[in-house]
Amino acid sequence: MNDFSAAQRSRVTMLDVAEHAKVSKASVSRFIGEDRALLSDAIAQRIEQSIAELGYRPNQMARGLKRGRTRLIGMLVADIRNPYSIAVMHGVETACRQHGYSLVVCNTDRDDEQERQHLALLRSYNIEGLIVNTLGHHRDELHDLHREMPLVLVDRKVAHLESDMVGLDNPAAVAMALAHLEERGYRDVLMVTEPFDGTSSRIERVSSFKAQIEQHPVLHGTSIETGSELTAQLKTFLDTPGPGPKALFCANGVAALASTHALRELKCKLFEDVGLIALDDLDWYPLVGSGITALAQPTTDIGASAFECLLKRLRGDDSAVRTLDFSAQLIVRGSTLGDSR
Amino acid sequence: MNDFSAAQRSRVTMLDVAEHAKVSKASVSRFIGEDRALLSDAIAQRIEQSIAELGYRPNQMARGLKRGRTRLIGMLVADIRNPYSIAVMHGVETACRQHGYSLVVCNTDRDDEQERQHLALLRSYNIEGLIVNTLGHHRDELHDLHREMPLVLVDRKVAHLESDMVGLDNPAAVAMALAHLEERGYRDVLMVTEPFDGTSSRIERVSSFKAQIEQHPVLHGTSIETGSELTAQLKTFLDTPGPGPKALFCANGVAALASTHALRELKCKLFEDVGLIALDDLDWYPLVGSGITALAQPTTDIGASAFECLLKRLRGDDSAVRTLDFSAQLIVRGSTLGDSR
DNA sequence: CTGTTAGCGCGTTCAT
DNA sequence: ATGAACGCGCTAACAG
Repeated sequence: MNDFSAAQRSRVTMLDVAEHAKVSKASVSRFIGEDRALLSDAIAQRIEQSIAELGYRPNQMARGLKRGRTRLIGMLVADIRNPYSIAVMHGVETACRQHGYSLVVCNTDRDDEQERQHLALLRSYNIEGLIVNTLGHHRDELHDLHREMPLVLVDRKVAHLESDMVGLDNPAAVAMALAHLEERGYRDVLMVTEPFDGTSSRIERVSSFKAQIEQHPVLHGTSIETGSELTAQLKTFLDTPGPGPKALFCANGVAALASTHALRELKCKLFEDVGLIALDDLDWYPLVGSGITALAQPTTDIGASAFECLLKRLRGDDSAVRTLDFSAQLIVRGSTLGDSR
Repeated sequence: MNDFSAAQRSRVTMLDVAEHAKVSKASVSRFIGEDRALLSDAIAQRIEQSIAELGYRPNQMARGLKRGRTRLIGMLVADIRNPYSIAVMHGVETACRQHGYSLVVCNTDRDDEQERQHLALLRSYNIEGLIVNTLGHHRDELHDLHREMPLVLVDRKVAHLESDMVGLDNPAAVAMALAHLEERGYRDVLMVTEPFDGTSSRIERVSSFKAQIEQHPVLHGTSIETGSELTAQLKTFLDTPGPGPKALFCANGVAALASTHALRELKCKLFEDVGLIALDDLDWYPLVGSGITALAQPTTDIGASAFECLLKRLRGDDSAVRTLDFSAQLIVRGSTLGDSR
């Protein structure tokens, strides 16, 4: 009854339709594909009828094999549990579907070996394009793949890989954050970032921070990484006298989560003892303390743009590689009331 | 240079390897597949060498076409931005990879039409099995699909669909929640759930709640749905005198988010004015007010089990359909300090 | 407009 | 133990 292990699933094929409609396979193929216009109404109708009656569905595997076009896009994600990645992925998937593509998502769990396996896998399924949101080690494999198909980097650069990129305008986002903090009267800013593992956006944010702090004479700035020492480091920061009111600047949602945790451990009053502004805008930001001020990323647009980059290349666009930088949007909440409190 | 639009990507094929190793395609095929044992060491080595030199990767499309086995599992997700779905999906994906399968994820955004499209799509790609975490309307299509391949339902039942199911033991979870609330001195419980859209787990939780409240003479219980009226309804609940201390019981993470939002709008002190226990355990629960008490679901296990159900069926298991109910785990935080406060 | 033919890359009988 | 030949389901020439 239930023998799914049998290799041959007996599905209705193009030949079945052709015979049922008393036409050739070619005609059915034409009906399925782009050249339906070439068919006489009489035949077209017979085919349509047969397809409906038999419940025929073209086999994409076979189509892909023949045409070299699978309508499949691959996406390599470093951490599928990161809300940012999910949001971007959602944008990508929506754009894909709108253009008749499907998305194969591969989560690497930040593991290089898994990245390698997934790359091989995606290749073996003849995907037409690749969206990369991982560290992009395995330079060679990526290069090889990039010879065969278009590739776009999301939220990170990969050295020596000439491809389109889409992400956030990090210097501008940092500038927005610092301007806001300064305006609200904060003077001593600590940037909290996840550890440097090579993620370019992380590096960009911290280096922008350091560079811009130099330009803001009234601001004092330092930076630390999340980890087991975080609570202790925050304590040091809070206990050390500085030039004025203190605030944290979390470089992404994960850092914001960790920092808030640590502040609670230190029994800080959120956010009277210390201000906080965080990149990304997660749904729980409004719920913590007096609410966390955010720099929201336009994740849907970022995802959609990533796909559109691929699509352009697939359609033959051969122009120079582009970098798309989106702007963050400031959403003020209670965590940066500062002086005006 | 960059002509990705060309249909034929010139990849190295089995024939290339065969010629390079001066053997027949059949031998290469045997080397790739299960019957490597049938090859002489000499030939096996020549083939291995050639494969490495040429960087050959078997084409999964072609393999799937021939054998009817694509090593692809499909997963239909109602809402990819729901943390529960993500967590389960992560469990599924991990299990898939461990067994050489890949996962094609289709997000329906709670839209029936998208569910239909995705079903057709997955079918056209010859997936071997399907994991369903949507409303499962389109009964007919699901039935058709279920004739062709094994299918497992996650966190929801679908009427008249005889298939394996894996999810939470909802009555037991509700019992844990009520026992905990009673023990902590709460007497007036309001269950908050997302609107009834047919999701069976939602219905189960509420009906279990109502049934069990009857058995707890000391507890008073009512239930409401999230929506634009939520804040007003909560206010009514809080303002109406009851048999004793009040607490909310949120049926999942989304309801917890909405409820906490509403409580803040009402200027409630979290959680002195009202207790709160929520199903699911999201990473921000500890950060809100005094921390939200949770009933965590073993999402990784649920995902892995879902895949293993499929695998068993794929391997020919023809026994009666099973229902796997996992147990929730109580994680006590500040939101249910109750009397002991 | 329509049918015939020849593969796409691979697995699987058959022989040998 | 190995190779030749056929076909999976479909598209793309080429004829007619």
